Amino acid sequence: MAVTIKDIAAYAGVSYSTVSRALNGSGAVEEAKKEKILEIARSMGYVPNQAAIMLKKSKSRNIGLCFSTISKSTSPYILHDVLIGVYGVIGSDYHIIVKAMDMHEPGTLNQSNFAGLLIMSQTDRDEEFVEEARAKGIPMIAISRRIHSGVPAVVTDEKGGMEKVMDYLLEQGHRRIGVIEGNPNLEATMLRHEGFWQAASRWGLDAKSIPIEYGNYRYNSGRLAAGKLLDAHNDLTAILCFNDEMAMGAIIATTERGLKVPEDISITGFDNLDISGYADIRLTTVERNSIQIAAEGARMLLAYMQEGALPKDVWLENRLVKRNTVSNQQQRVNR
Amino acid sequence: MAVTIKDIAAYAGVSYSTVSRALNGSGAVEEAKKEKILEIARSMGYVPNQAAIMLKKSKSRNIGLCFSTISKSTSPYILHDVLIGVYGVIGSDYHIIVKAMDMHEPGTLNQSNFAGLLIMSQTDRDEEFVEEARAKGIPMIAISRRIHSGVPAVVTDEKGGMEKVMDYLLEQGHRRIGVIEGNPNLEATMLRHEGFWQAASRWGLDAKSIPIEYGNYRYNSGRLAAGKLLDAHNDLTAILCFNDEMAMGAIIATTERGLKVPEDISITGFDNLDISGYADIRLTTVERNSIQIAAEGARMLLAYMQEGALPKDVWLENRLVKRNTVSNQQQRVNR
DNA sequence: GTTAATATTGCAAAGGTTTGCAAGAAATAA
DNA sequence: TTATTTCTTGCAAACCTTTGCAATATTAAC
Repeated sequence: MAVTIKDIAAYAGVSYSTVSRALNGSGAVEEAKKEKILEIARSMGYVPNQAAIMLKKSKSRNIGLCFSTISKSTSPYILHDVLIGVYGVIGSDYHIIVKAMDMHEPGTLNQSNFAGLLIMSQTDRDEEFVEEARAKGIPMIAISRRIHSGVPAVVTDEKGGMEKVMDYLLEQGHRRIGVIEGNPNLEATMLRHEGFWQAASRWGLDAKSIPIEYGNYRYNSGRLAAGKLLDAHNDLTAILCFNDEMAMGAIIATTERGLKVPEDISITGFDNLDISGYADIRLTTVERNSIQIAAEGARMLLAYMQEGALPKDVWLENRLVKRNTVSNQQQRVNR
Repeated sequence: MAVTIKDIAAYAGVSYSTVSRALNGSGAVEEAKKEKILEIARSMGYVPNQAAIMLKKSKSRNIGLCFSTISKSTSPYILHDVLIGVYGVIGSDYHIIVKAMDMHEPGTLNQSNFAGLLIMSQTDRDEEFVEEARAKGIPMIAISRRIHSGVPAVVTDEKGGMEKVMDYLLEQGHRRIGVIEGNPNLEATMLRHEGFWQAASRWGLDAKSIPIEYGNYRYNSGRLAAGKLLDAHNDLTAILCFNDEMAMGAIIATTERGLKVPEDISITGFDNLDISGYADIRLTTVERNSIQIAAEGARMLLAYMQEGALPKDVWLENRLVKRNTVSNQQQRVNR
């Protein structure tokens, strides 16, 4: 049905090996003949059979972009940004296969299927998958968190970022600060926890004086958690949220109670989703550029696949983005 | 390197054809032997070489999920929902390759590479891609809009949906309604335009009395457009937006100007993103369930690929979701 | 026990490509 | 002209499966 190099060879009156060499410039082919073959291939609408190439070279042109899950518990923003970042680097050299690790059937991973994997892991349940990939020798890069000692990673300074934003709140005079953390078992949560706690203890805050609620990093959970905090502690002047989505929820919970942001309650986030900077309530947050992280990971993977040398971890700073959801306590009386 | 059926055959003392038959239950194999072969395969960690299977069967296990673009102009919400919908149906039977049609290199499409395509087209620039796929005989389903007479589609009642929400505004007594449309060249925009216009003329509204601004379906454009509308027409009581994202922007633009939603200005959306129902400002909108659309499309594609019969178009209703961003004009004086 | 029918198995080809090897052609050197 | 080197080219094997066909083993029927 489809045009093969044999068809081209027959038409051009050469052997198919010559066609193959002409097509991908591997061996030497007489210039004129090469031109002619390329022209014929084009006019016949030849498309290389990827399956055959993969079989022969035992190399695929697929890159797996692996998320812990595709369900509602992954943030649409992050997913989108990661795709943008990866695409920007990979272009059309490879196909990008979006995989949900929680749906993986153990034992079905194959080197001939994936030239490399980009792992966007959120949970330790992904370990089995990662282990399988490692056993099969598939090049892997972890983006967003370290997952395994042998897997190069792009990591951002979660701890330092959170420290910066907590410091900022404290510098602005806030002392009664509520915290909305994310899923406690995630590494990102633990690092961010360490970060805010480090700042807090440096400023001499007492653990008991910091009320903490837990969300799941999604909008609605932030709204509920903020509600609980505000209802239980009417002396709070600020709420530090472990990500932007929950911070958005917290803003709503605050205004729902007739309180103003930032006049009555200051709120901070983490991620700097683009939507966080749009509204009139422009979130003070920590920039964690998912596009950049993903792009960096893709670059590393490409290098890894092509040169074979294990890339070194990449460490990205997180920048504090000061906007208008944090008030200065020195300049006003307590509520 | 990797384990092949020959290795299994050698170990089990049978021919590799027998192993093949045992493995995928095609021919008859003595029960005891079959068990043994499966056991050996498992213990040796056998993974079928997809490339070889694809080559032999000239059938791939990849489904292309094709967006017009992956850049910032695709909505993260929709992208996410579509992925969820497709995954729910496809599971792990196929790999899902996310493709950006604007990055496609013409002539590189191949039946052996894609078992089928799900087309989420937003612009006519995708036509070249679709035409190539059609010429190559790759099964395709269009989701979200009709793209080609020969391509079965899952379409929702854009026009009817917009008619419903415009009707609702008019029933509530609004007569000075501003409109924020999306990119004028998109089919969805035209259909939605027809819908609101049909309702408007049925109620005897004059074209000149309806100010229209154009956004690009993203948040920020809605904010800007609403700003223009409000600044230029201080008698507006409602703004009808062509999607939820722009409606969110419009809400912000409204509150930025010290106006309240819905007391001063009513606002409606289209899409019913899950985030639209979370805040205290819960958007009145039209439900357009992307998860459902994508799932339906995936089901059709599967049927198409397996049975070969061209599926019929699927038509989904769009439901008006009344929430709290529309006020009743009869109950209050004009602003 | 013989024949016929059926169940099980192996052989070999095929699918489209790449590539080592050897042969042939052309160019250079003597 | 002949010997040597360098380009070009074709042959054939290999990558791993699936599957039609023929061969063999097993069972059933008489």
